[in-house]
Amino acid sequence: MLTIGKLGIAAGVKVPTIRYYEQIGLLPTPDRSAGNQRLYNAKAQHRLAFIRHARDLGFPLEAIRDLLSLSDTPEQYCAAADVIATEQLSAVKARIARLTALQAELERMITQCAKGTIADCRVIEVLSDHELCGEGHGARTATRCAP
Amino acid sequence: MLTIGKLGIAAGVKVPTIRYYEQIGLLPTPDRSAGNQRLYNAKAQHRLAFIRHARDLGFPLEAIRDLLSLSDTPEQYCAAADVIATEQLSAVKARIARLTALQAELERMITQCAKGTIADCRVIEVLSDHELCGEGHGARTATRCAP
DNA sequence: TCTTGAAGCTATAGGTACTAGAGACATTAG
DNA sequence: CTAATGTCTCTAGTACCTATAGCTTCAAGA
Ligand SMILES: [Zn+2]
Ligand SMILES: [Zn+2]
Ligand SMILES: [Zn+2]
Ligand SMILES: [Zn+2]
Repeated sequence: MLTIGKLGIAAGVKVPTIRYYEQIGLLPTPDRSAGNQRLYNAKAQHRLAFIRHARDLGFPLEAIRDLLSLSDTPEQYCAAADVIATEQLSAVKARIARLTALQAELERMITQCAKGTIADCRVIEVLSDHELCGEGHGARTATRCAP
Repeated sequence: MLTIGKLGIAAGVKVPTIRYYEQIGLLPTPDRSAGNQRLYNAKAQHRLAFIRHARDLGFPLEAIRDLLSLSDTPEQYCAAADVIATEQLSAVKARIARLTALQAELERMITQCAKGTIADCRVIEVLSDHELCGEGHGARTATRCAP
């Protein structure tokens, strides 16, 4: 049986985070020592490691909640788990696409700056007027004002 | 002079967001009509468009605050603005790198799944044990438990 | 002119995933 | 035994909004 601090070290999770996971019901309420301190068994350690790993892979806590309940029913088909992972992959891909567009815009504005005064700074200029952007990132509507 | 709704449409920003920006001091307090409704001039519209565009490029609000105050002093050197943009570029690059690693891991675990039961699902298996991952994403500490 | 519906007002609370701090109790090493 | 560290509960804060409730104001049609 581990105290919360040891468990945190073992799983690479900070102590308040463990208590938070317990609070939101992601970890079951553990046994307590005579002095009211939390004591964790190997099962809890596995569960926390699972959560931690899924968080490292970017899964949101709600998805992790679903994955955990799936992993508690090993005889079921795994399609639901694969759906969650596939959705996460889509989300990651979408974020990469968006960030790559942003990267291009940022690089362009930075390299075009002549390093003079604010009045001539290409960074400020482009931020003031999306028309100066390449077609990369999606401003949901026009940010250009009437001249 | 525009009401808040028209301004929101013109700049592509939702009405509560405009009020929020005012609340945190990113937009100045506008004039009010006789009936206490906010009225915006072209200057405010430009400022909001600037904020919106910078948000679209992923700048955090604090960085935008700095960029706005820089753009109000056009005779200064633009080095500070370029630093902010360069930092943002670095942040974007770092996120892309991390997400790309996650993408690889997710793709691997999904394609390796045999579409059977949870007990054999590669997705659940890999989440349970970071050792099954490629060296891609960084788990900050071991998530593997003693057997 | 009256009415109705949309738009605006304030204030508060919620969402995500934690993190930090205060003040009190428990455990452990020397 | 004492001092240092660990743990307890509770609250509040981070970033960036979004949603709701209950009210007032405005613009247009009958
Ligand atoms: Zn510049
Ligand atoms: Zn743009
Ligand atoms: Zn599977
Ligand atoms: Zn891993």
